[in-house]
Amino acid sequence: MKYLEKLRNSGLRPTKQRLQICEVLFNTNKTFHFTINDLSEKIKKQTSKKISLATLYNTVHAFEKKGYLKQIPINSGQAYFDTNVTDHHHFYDLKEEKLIDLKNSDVGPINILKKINGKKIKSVEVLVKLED
Amino acid sequence: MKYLEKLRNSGLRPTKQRLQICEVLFNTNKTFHFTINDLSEKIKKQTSKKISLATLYNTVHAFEKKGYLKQIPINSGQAYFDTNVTDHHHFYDLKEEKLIDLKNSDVGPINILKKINGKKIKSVEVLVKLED
DNA sequence: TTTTAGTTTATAATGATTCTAAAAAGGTGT
DNA sequence: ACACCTTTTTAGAATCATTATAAACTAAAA
Ligand SMILES: [Mn+2]
Ligand SMILES: [Mn+2]
Ligand SMILES: [Zn+2]
Ligand SMILES: [Zn+2]
Repeated sequence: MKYLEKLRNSGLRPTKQRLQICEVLFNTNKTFHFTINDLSEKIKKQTSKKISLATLYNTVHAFEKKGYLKQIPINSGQAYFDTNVTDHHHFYDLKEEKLIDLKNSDVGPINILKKINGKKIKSVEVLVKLED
Repeated sequence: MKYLEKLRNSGLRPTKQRLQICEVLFNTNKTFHFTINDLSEKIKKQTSKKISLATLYNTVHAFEKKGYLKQIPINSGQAYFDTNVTDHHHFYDLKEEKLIDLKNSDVGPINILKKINGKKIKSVEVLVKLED
């Protein structure tokens, strides 16, 4: 299997549920943004076996910790996740409540000049809110 | 009173509660970041009269709509608000769960080159996550 | 196969936020 | 001051996303 090895190498047991979730999230050349609820709907469509919500949360968080997913900072009722884990920025369409990727070349380099003692930068993310 | 006129001009009735909230939020030359819970605690300390949680939510949202407050996009359990409504960016200290203002000169100009048909840019916000 | 630790699951619990509907208060006109 | 109307406040309930619980299950190790 395609993801069996990946999971094993990450110290995650390749369970049926995790493999199924990998299929939904990673078996495409396009990356995308999703909420837990989106993921739940996708899985319902693609398979007959249910995966519990708890497992979806557990797995998404496990994948996030391993760096296979990242969460996008946004203020919305739900958490938004991204299968594109490279450094990149986002438009957020306020009406549609949809995220749109920005290429780094669409934003240009960002240089943070201020330093905080004893802290290091983990990420630099730009969110561009869009209205009509 | 200091805020009476401001509220009236905004079409908001200057109630005791709103005036009290204005005191806590705006009667200082420093701006700051807060959650609804932070605000609730501050009010408990500064006065004997309680303001209900519902009123805090209502008022903060009313002030946000009028442009006296803004919400910072972040993924945390609570919503973070900012009394600094000028365009600026933030550090987010993941361990302390605290926001720190960045001056625009600490980030430099950001030019969004991509355009989305029929949409206009409402805000451009940079979030720099900090870890130890 | 037995054992062990990791995983899934239904369900309950939590916590932030929003809703409800009744009481209170502000504003206006008399 | 009073009556009238509208906005606001409030306690409490409801909602909704997320997390915790703890028992059943399963993958991997011994
Ligand atoms: Mn998470
Ligand atoms: Mn809001
Ligand atoms: Zn993205
Ligand atoms: Zn700020």
